[in-house]
Amino acid sequence: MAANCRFAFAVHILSVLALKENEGVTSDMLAGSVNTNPVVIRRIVSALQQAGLVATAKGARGGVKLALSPENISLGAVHRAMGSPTSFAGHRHEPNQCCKVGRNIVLVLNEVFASAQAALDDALSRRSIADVVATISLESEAPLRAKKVSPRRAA
Amino acid sequence: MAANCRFAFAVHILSVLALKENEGVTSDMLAGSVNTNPVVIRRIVSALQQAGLVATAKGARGGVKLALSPENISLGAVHRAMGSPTSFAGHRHEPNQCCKVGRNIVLVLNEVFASAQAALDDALSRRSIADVVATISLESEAPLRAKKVSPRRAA
DNA sequence: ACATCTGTAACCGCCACGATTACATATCGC
DNA sequence: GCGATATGTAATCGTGGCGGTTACAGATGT
Repeated sequence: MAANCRFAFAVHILSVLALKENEGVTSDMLAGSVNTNPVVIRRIVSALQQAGLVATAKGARGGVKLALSPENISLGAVHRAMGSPTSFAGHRHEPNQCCKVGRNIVLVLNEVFASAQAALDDALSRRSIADVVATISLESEAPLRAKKVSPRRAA
Repeated sequence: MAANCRFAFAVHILSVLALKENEGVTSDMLAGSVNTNPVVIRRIVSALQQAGLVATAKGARGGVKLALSPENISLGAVHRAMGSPTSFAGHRHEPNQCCKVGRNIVLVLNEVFASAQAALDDALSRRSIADVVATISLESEAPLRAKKVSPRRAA
């Protein structure tokens, strides 16, 4: 199944920001587009800010802006900023140390997890927010072919 | 963070089976090695069986065996068998359709998710249960360097 | 028959996460 | 300064998924 939708929200947020350059966008506006609560947005924005991807301004006329140009924000960086380091979980209880497999499986799995995670990060890093925005703009002109957007989480 | 540890358990189970060739191993034995409940094992074994990776025999003297040779069981196949198709989750509520980003982000994200997932699958598919078992056997001979196996889920 | 073992359904408890409320803090315009 | 506007965060709630457990039905070898 899945982990969380913070990565999806983050990409959404950054795409909106990329389209509204230099304008401070409030968390209320972003919440309206994402269709969630402003606080959820702020939590994600906070993480993106710590990663140096966005800048925020407090007070009236404040809001959120991109800190980098869209081409320089890779989806890998976004994913890392969301603190979703692992797609896997290991043994909850320590395996039976009397068994040869139990003694060694954890180390082997850690290595497997790490390499798989690196591959995933690589794949994400091959795209930037600019790419995402470009695709969005394209599809926006040629009104979408896929009418019924099938629910992602079918089974 | 993480999803579930079924993949880890599955690799563990298959490794044990690979080391005990042709002997029917019961879910009780496997549960002893993994250190969990036999029913948890059976649930995973059931999925592995549907994927054609293992064969089970009911009744007395029954148990689980590998259906393929360890070299022919890739970790990608194991991962797929566990039904962990996505490391990501999309929007819970439909985004605001009045916003250009909201209208199109889901399709874009689906494509991103799919390619990242494919990369992860590729990475996993580069290894087989035979590789895992070989590593386990190696480390078993030269008693492990890493004394304190640090808890995987530190934070 | 009986013991053994898989296959499931049902339920519990835990934990992570999104959603929400509430409030402190900072900034701009008047 | 004052009030309106926004971020920043703590606290809490509800839900869902998952591992763990019990219980029991069904199959199989001796």
